[in-house]
Amino acid sequence: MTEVSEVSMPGLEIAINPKVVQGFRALSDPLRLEILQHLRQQELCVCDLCDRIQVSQSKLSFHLKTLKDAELVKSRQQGRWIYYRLCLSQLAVMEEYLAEIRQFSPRLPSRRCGE
Amino acid sequence: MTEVSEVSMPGLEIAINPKVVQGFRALSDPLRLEILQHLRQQELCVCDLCDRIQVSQSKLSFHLKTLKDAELVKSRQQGRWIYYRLCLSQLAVMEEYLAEIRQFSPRLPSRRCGE
DNA sequence: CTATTGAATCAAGTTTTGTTGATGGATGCA
DNA sequence: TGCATCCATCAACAAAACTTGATTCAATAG
Repeated sequence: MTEVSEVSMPGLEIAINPKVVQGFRALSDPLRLEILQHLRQQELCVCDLCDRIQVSQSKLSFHLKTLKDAELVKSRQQGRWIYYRLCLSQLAVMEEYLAEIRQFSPRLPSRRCGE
Repeated sequence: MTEVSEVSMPGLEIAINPKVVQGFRALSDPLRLEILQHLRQQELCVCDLCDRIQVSQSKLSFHLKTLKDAELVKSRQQGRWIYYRLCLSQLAVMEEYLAEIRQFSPRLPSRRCGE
């Protein structure tokens, strides 16, 4: 699961990390972003989220699984309830990936094609 | 295109911006991330990208369109060539969105369900 | 032990995305 | 003008993601 492919560049090797791809995929749905927004404040169980976001339990479970597989949220069980919370560290990883793309962009003089 | 829905939270209104969703979607593919990585260094035309990433022109155009629609890249024409470059400002917007999710996460005491 | 409740999972169908090869428009060169 | 090149787009197919309702499982309350 730690497989990482590299883009070969002179002096600038960049990893295309599958976990990051999976993370962006998980972030690319309005309902899932809404879930994350609700979890910013506090842990919530599925039935709480069902109430707040107006959506079926089955649908919610599907999207929570997507988020959990991407490690953007974690869960714990307490009695019959499963509480979900943000996983801040993985959110930071995603953020750093974006920062990295911007950061080393040196805006070289345009490449002139075909000469 | 500026439609924005809001998640109602006491004192913490958060926008679910369609452009951000589209951005994350565009970022959720290994080939597209590879394209972005190549563009970090300099503008490139499609034929350059075809050479560097070993992929068909048609496929590349498809993914470039996805990135362009999400405003993660821009393009300009020069003669027969179309040069693509990163759009740093939109990358910054994406990054800030992630920062925002983390930032105001106050880690309140767990909510106790059903009482 | 039985019934109830919270949540995951499954199967079937729908929608969205991605791939491939072919076509066509635009630009510039001879 | 005629031809080659760069690239976008299209149509047809394949694959992945999402939705819905039903079922199952685990935990607890009675």
